[in-house]
Amino acid sequence: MDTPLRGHLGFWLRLVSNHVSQAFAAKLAVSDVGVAEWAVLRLLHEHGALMPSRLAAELGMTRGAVSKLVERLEGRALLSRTVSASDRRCQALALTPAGRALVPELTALADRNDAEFFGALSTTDRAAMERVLREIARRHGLATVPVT
Amino acid sequence: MDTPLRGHLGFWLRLVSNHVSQAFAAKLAVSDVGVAEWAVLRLLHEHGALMPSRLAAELGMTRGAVSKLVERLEGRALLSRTVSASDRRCQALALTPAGRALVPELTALADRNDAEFFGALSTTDRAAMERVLREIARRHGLATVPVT
DNA sequence: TATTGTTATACTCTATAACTATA
DNA sequence: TATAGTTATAGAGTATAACAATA
Repeated sequence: MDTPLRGHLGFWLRLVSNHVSQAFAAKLAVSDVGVAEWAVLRLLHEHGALMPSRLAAELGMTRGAVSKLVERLEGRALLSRTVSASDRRCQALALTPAGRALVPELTALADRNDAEFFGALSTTDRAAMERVLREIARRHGLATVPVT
Repeated sequence: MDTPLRGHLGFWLRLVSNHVSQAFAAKLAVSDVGVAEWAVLRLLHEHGALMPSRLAAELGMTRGAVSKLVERLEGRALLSRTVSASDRRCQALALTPAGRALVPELTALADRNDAEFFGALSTTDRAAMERVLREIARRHGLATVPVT
């Protein structure tokens, strides 16, 4: 038994996933946004407001890494921080109007990227793929948003 | 229309692929081997002998990056270099006996990693997944071995 | 004493591009 | 002048761990 490189399903998964991700990263880069930054903006859009520590948990990153991410996004006025009145160690992060305006544009890029790679698949194949991937994610308890 | 983060197939692909790759990298790390190094060893196993520039093309890396990779593998006596007699700029890289002995062990790790994540799938699902991924790779001309 | 967020440092990986040797 | 391989430098991205402020 000598499984070649291309005999592993993991090989094909990584090959395709890397290219899909790189293509998406290239689209985001036009707007000077990184993948991790996209995830932050999108999470704030979906959750309303979050603490940095909560973001770190969602993203599977350290608080230190999130701190820099947030600093940059605040510098671009895409999100704002509000120190909690009840516990002044905590912050509430929320999208600014500029951030709220940007998210749909970035979401459109994600839609376009998905269409570019998966649009030619049959509805059946696309559904089967999503079902299988969700099943693996559930079985292995994969919960954090991938940002690499 | 507002596609959520988890509404993109690319999200699930990256989520699963990242975890599969990280799990494999962790297995390789026990033998102090990186993913890129694994790819080099495996390519030499499959092709017999290759020039560094050919490896760079296969891996989608620069010659400089490959140079360091090869230097490290040579330092561990897993591969050897032979300068070509006809053109002394060129080298032939080949596995040493130690390298040849290591490859099956690493291949077993790859087999085990695949089984860990995809073993529970039905034969049909596994085949469909591989077919779809190969189809996307072919359609987009994806040829280099992913090492990240 | 525990927790939130920040910061200083270091590490890994890779690209860019200048360099040597050979053709 | 062109090519194979090497090396010096720099950059991106993130972790580790010490730190300040607050509870």
